Amino acid sequence: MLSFTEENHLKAIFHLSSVENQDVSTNAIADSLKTKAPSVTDMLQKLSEKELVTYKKYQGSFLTADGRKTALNIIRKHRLWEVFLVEKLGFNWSEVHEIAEQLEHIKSKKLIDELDRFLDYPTKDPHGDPIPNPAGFIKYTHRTLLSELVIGDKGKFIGVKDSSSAFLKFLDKRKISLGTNIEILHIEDFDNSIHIGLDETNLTISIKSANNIYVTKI
Amino acid sequence: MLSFTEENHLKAIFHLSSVENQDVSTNAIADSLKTKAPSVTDMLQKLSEKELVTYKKYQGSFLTADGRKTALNIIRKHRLWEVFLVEKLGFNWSEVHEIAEQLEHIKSKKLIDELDRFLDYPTKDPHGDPIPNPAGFIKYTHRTLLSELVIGDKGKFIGVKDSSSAFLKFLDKRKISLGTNIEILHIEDFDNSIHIGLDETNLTISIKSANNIYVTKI
DNA sequence: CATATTTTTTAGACTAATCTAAAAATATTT
DNA sequence: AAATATTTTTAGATTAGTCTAAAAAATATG
Repeated sequence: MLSFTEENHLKAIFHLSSVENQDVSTNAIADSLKTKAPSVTDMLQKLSEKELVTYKKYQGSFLTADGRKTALNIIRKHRLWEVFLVEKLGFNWSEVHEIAEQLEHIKSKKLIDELDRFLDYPTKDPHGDPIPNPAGFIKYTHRTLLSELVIGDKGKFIGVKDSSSAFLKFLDKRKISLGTNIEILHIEDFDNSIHIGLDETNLTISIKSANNIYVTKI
Repeated sequence: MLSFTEENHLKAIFHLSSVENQDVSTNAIADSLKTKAPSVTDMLQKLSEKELVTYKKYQGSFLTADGRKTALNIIRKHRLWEVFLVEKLGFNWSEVHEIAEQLEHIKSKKLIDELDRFLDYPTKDPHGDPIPNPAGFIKYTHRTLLSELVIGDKGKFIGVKDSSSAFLKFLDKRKISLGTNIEILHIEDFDNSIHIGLDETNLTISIKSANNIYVTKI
């Protein structure tokens, strides 16, 4: 039985290593978990002992097959609870992360299987992220950053990179939600801000925002 | 912010003191939480420091108004989650306690308020126990133990005293569920076992079982 | 009511998770 | 490639929660 802390480390390593598919540094984990490097070193030694991560001193760490499966199960729980909170309890997508951070640690296979059924086997969480299946398989869909499109391109908004509450509220205010169609109308030379067309309105967003928005080209 | 352990102690004191409305002994708490007396002593000193319990050495402990409200809030969460598990996820009443023991510690007022609404403001959990309201008010309904009825009495099954999984399964097997009408047909002299009539069948149960069944006389 | 039993607390140790400070290893830069 | 900077680990301390063994207090008993 893993502690919350152990589970959080596995999750952090999973997320960090999925960006670049290689060893994750101790400091990166510490930053991501808002803890300090020595705490992470201790935990890596422990998780390595349990054969959930590979770890060589000063070389960073990586999930074993077992560790990866465990991490994906936690992520599965997190995302299913997020769907529950939004779909059934009426939460806004900007409010669910913190609560799901707690709920993801509840231990009961049956609970999650039944929740999955109750939610009718969703494949995406409220931020557009894929939900791993019970076996730990995760299906990624091809995505492009809005910032990579050029003038005239059209895309459908399918997810966010950084799902911080502030950014989600920013999107709410501009009536941009999953499924919204976005067309690149113009890109400003001097600050790279992007003039976009939505279904009903046009507006301008910064390059930083565009870097957080995933679309599929249509 | 209270730890799980602190919350569990408050809950244990609440349950133990609600039997006899007086100070709860250190050993009683230790037994109930499957821990040892010295651990409880430490915790009582800590909770006393936080003014959640009154505690005098060797004199046992009791909840303060604050402690009682906190305990009732945890019990509220526990029971609402139990309703969710049974009503929405299709769990049997004998399976929900352990999972609710985990879920009751999730911290989010809004989560519980929305869950309450989603469940349509239930007043009883799946075992017939009352659900405290958000203010920490709990409405007890008058109950009689089945073992206190005499021959000819009729009662409606409204709750269990000991809601252990084994006893709940015992009731399932005999098709006794909340709302079932029970009539006392005969009481055996030599072992006090009770012959009862249900809507469709008759059967005999031990005095020990009858001591775990709450009814309202009808 | 003095003695025996039980209950409770204290003392002291252990584990898990955390931290700071210092040492060691690795990486970068001139 | 030597010096410098950064990263990571080790060492050692702290807090929360747990335990066993022993001491102290309260309760029960003959």
